[in-house]
Amino acid sequence: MRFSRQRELVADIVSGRKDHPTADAIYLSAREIEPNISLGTVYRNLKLLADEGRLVTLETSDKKIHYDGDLSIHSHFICEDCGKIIDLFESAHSHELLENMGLSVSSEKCFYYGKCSDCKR
Amino acid sequence: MRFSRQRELVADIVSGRKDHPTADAIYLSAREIEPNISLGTVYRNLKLLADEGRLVTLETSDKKIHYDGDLSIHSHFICEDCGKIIDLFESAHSHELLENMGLSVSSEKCFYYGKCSDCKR
DNA sequence: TTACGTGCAAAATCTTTGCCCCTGA
DNA sequence: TCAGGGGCAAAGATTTTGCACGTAA
Repeated sequence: MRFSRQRELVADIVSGRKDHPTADAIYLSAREIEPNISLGTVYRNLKLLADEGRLVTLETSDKKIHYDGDLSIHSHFICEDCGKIIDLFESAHSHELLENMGLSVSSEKCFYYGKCSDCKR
Repeated sequence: MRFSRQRELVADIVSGRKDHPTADAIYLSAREIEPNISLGTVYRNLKLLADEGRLVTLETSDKKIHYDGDLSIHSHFICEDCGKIIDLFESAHSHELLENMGLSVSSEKCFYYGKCSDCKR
């Protein structure tokens, strides 16, 4: 794959953020640096980067795909009130059971839903 | 909420199936019994049933929402080759850790990705 | 040079919604 | 009766794609 300024920009934005932006949010950030970048290019590159394993997609519950540049194995907590996504590094699960069932696991996506401490008040 | 023939049909289809159909698949099934049912009605009722907790939505990776009528706590394995969704009843996770962080958990959705035993051959 | 990438806009998908008629209670 | 529900089609929202031009190698 050839180098492209736009693709690196998209990759940098996703990996530089601690939230879990949608394509549109990434597009808006990208336009601040590269005003002519198009939404199509952002989508194209997000898909390419996901295929290459340079970022992870999160399908939450809101119909939009969120992108996560943190490649470490972690889960997510999604607040049902404010929609905030919180990273959870504490819970890692055993894949042994699945391997014993003949399933080879390459990745996992775990979401927990509920209320965050802010919204509980 | 008033009784409706269409809503019960949608509910029956989802809970009667062991796969995890999309709205469109449910619509096609529904039309075999209720030929005049509309896609809008299917969507409306799926959303109502999800709100009522009579079914669960699965946001996998394919942009379409899948519906699961099995309300027991279980995870899903998604084959990256054939797209098959396999129920995993074996792995239940502890929520204690999250509660200790001030997060109240009301539900979870865990997906494992990899190759199923058929596709490994 | 030239195959890959981009910008732009149109198209494709999936889902929601408005409106008017129908129906369960 | 009459408020909630359905059918239909149009609208929304998000994502993908075709095409002509630009650019990295």
